[in-house]
Amino acid sequence: MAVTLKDIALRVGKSVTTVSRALHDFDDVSPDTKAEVRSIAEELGYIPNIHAQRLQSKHTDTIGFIMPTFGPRFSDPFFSEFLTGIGNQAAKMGFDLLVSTRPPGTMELQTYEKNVRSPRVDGFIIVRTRQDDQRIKFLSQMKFPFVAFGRMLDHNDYAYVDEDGEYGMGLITSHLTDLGHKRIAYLDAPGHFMFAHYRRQGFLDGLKENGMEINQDLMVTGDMTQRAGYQLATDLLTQESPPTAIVACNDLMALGAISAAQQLGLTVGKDVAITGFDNIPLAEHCHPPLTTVHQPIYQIGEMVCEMLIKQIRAESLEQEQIILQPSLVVRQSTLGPINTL
Amino acid sequence: MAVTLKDIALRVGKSVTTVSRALHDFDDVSPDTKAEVRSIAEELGYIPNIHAQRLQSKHTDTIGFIMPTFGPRFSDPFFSEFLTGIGNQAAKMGFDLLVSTRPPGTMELQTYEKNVRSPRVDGFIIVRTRQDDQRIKFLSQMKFPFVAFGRMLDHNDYAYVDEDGEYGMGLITSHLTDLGHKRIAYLDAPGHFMFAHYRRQGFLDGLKENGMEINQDLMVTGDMTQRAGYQLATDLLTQESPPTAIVACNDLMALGAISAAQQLGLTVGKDVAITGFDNIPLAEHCHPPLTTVHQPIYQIGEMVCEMLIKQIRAESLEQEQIILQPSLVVRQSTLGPINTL
DNA sequence: TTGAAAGCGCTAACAT
DNA sequence: ATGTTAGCGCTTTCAA
Repeated sequence: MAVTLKDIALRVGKSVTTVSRALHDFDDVSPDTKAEVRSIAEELGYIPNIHAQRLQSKHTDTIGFIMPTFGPRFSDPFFSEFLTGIGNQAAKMGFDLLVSTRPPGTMELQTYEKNVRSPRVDGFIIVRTRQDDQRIKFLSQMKFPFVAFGRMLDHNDYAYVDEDGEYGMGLITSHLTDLGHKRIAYLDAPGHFMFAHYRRQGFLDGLKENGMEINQDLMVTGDMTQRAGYQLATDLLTQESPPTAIVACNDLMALGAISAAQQLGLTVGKDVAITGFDNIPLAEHCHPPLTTVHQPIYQIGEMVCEMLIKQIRAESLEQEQIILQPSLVVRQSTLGPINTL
Repeated sequence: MAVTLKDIALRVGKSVTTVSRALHDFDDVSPDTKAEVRSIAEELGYIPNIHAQRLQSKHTDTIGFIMPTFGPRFSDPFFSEFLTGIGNQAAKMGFDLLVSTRPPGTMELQTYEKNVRSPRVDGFIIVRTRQDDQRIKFLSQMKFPFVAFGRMLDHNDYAYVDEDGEYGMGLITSHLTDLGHKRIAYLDAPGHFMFAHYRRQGFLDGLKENGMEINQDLMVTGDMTQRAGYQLATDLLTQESPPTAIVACNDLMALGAISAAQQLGLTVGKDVAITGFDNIPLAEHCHPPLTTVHQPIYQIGEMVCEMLIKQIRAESLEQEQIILQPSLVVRQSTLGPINTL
């Protein structure tokens, strides 16, 4: 039922080989034959069988993206935006995108292995790098192409794009100390995430540079969800001497913290300042709008994807390492009073 | 470099065929040979070449999901949750997931066509059905397997799961009229979306049943984002006789509406009631928590995926059509006053 | 400028 | 219980 080269060859009265070469625009095929082959192919609606092509060519023209999900109610705006970036870029460059959803762990690594060995994909995009990232170690060791959004703690001899989280969080911290805040709480993410590591470092360094002490009681850790932000902030704000500012290491937790503060009757921006990191679309139209650090997630998705495909095509391990400088977006969550009506 | 059946055959001293059959546990292979083949395969780390298998078998063990995105800053919690559902289910049933990102339109349809003809996938999952859905028409006409999350206006002779949006929105409407609201605004989504169609119908019917008039001035349409909800609600609430309640056809717009109301100095739940639809994770931990209709998005993703794979495996077009009854989740956005501290 | 033949790795029909 | 042969649809030598 599907149209094959053979069908075209029969119609044109030439061999399968010639048809194949005509379609690939080889220059040892006569213009007439090319034209005829093309028109028949068009007429028949020929589309090459990719499995035959891939069996032959040893590459899949597919990139793999294994999403590190957390539980069923997984809903992180970061991922839809990032996915759209790599999806669009891959399509633009003629690549397919194979997606898996796996919580970090053993099964996740097995999925990488399976996809490498099958071989289902030509390369991987890795996100949310970890301190000792098994995914990166495995792929490096297999010499399998990949590009990561994020660095590792050591051995950064691979292609990556990363934001300067230290710098970004430094901007936030200075912004708050400039406003006169003395008791600043920090909503951290689990320590093995590299983004959390850099952002935390930026916060701690920022405090130091502005001559402030680090108060361990105000450093708490959550799972990056709004729910976690809500609960941690509730705890912080109901203690005997609550912080005057809460710095969350991502927007989702900041949003939760805002809700918590409001639930406690506080006016965010006036009674307590709250900041995020990422500048997800939600940050702009919440109330009050969230002061945060902007990261061009969609563009990073595109970049990472393009770098990967170039790496695959050149079949070289040309290293590219890019650190992006994020920018501060000041909004009303640190500026109140808000109700100016 | 990759291990093939031939490598194993050489080691075992049997033919490739025998090795293949041993690995597939055929019963015309001696137990001894089976054991030996398996242990060698294990030792060598054999993984079958899927392209060879697929070329042979005519199926891809892959399902396709073409995400209807809207612009680069696409970030709809619906999709990450739904994607996780289908991703996990597909993995559980041994299927791969091929994802594309395309705004609705001609290119989108071409992507379907390409994937059908290559053939890259064995079936598709379709979401956010449209009134006259070209995707469904195309796949039906090609007799290509698919399962949709959503119905069409006519010709619903295909497998789908859908929520009863009319019923769900009826629950919302009754809830608000029970609370005594007389001027209820409605934030609609573009008319061609079927989910918008049913929900709108549920709202209009609900008003009628509760003996209320429909006020066309209070019916406005947005693009389902928080930003749209924010702007529409701002317009509604600043007119001479503003509504006392705003019903949004999805949570994201409701969240925007809440921010707009608060920006205007109103207390949501007391001065104005606001409702959503979907019960995304964000709805629970915003402030005030959002009254909405719960849809088990993750589970629907799983269901739809399972139905598709069953349909593919049976190679029959066994029809299955499921309508889920959603439930009302009443929270403080319709109940205030909130600041009880 | 074109075609015949081989082979990618696998499965299946048909021997033996 | 095992091997031989053929073929999936394509690309790529090598000859003509």
